[in-house]
Amino acid sequence: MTHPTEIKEKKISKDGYHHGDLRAALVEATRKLVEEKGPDQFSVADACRAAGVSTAAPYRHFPDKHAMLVAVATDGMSRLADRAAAEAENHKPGSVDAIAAIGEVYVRFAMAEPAVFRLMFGLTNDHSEFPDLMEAGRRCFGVLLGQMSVRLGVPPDHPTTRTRSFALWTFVHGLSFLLIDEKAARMQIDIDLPSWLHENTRRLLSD
Amino acid sequence: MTHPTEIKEKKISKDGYHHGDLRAALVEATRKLVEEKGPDQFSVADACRAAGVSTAAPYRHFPDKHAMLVAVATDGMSRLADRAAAEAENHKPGSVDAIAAIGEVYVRFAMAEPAVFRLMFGLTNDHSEFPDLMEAGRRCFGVLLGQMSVRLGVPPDHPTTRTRSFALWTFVHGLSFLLIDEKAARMQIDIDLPSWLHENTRRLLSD
DNA sequence: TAACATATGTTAGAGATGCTAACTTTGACA
DNA sequence: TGTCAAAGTTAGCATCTCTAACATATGTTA
Repeated sequence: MTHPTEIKEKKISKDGYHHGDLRAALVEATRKLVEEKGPDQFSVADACRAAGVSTAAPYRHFPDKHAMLVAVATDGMSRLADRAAAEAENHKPGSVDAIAAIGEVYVRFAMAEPAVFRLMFGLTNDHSEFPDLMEAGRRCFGVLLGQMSVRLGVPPDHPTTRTRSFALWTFVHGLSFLLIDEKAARMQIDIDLPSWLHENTRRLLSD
Repeated sequence: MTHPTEIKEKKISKDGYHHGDLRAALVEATRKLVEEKGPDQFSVADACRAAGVSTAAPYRHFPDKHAMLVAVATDGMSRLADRAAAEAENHKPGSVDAIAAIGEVYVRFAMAEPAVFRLMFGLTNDHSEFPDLMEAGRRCFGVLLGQMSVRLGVPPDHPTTRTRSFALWTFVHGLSFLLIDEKAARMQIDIDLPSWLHENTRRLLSD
């Protein structure tokens, strides 16, 4: 998953001593459980029960519980980057439409998988130990940088490109959290997501 | 073996068996520990050790661990509301300055107490059992609504006031999280907080 | 094909945790 | 002064993370 080229062909022997692909099964179980009960309520033991293995089995594949959560976060970040890049293809490069659409992908991901989204950003520890997660994050931001670069007519790594892109990220990031935490509903905010996003994207892109 | 002939030294009026104000001491210990080690690493047992009581003592004051964290979150939200309201007094009502300044209070709170800030928004979605936290949250948003109401010339509870205010909240909320999660630094974003906030506040307030 | 090496399972258990039950101490007040 | 409720205590259960020692499957090599 993290290194597709390393995946080897493995026989799936369902009823044997060995599982077949326990690592993938555990990541999937973790993802489901985290989404069902929240990151805080997740336990390795639950994931083991879901995968039908003993509670010691995961430690053949992950150093600890945290690494299991990081795997889920990394997978989520990678999928988000893919979707953002794909969505950008559907719009005029550098347009408000394109940038707003990328933002909408971001927000919709958060709403569809709130717990995974929280993991993607809420795992407070030092992520430098998890280069795959960092790389996926960079790929995400890179999609936005590319659009902004076209719009401003300066290179993607130019400070201005980064700063202006960061404002957009900031906006959709905050919106995502306020929506999944139900602050919008609780404060009686009623918005139509696409048009509201477009409107504020336009404002943030103005001079 | 445990008889009252034990050492009974100075202290306040109530010492020895009874603590005096254990609830407040536990909230303070919880706040410190959460800030030191992160909300995930916090344990009731740690708080007990910090307060010098047995591990069963907290349950005379809180139904469970979660309630201890909610108490810290509520206190934080209340302090944030106070600061925002105080800051608003220093600026022309409804001005970009006023609204940007309130936003800066928000972001600086997040940077000063990142773990408490995370608790304030990251705890369970079902806050209906915690009316104090909800009330403090409403008071926070109310400060912004008041400014926006003056600016737009419509009542604070008008849908337009709420929606336009929500955009500002969204922005500072996202900025807070990206800063405390060190995404800005990692993506090589270098901003001067006051001017950058002012700049984007102005954009979000434009037509 | 037999034997070994390695990867990947297992069981058993240590140590920590959240929380409850039952008991003890303290201070307030009739 | 005697009683009671509040707020401590100890003891202990169920559960969790993670480790150690052991067991089995798989693949390589003689």
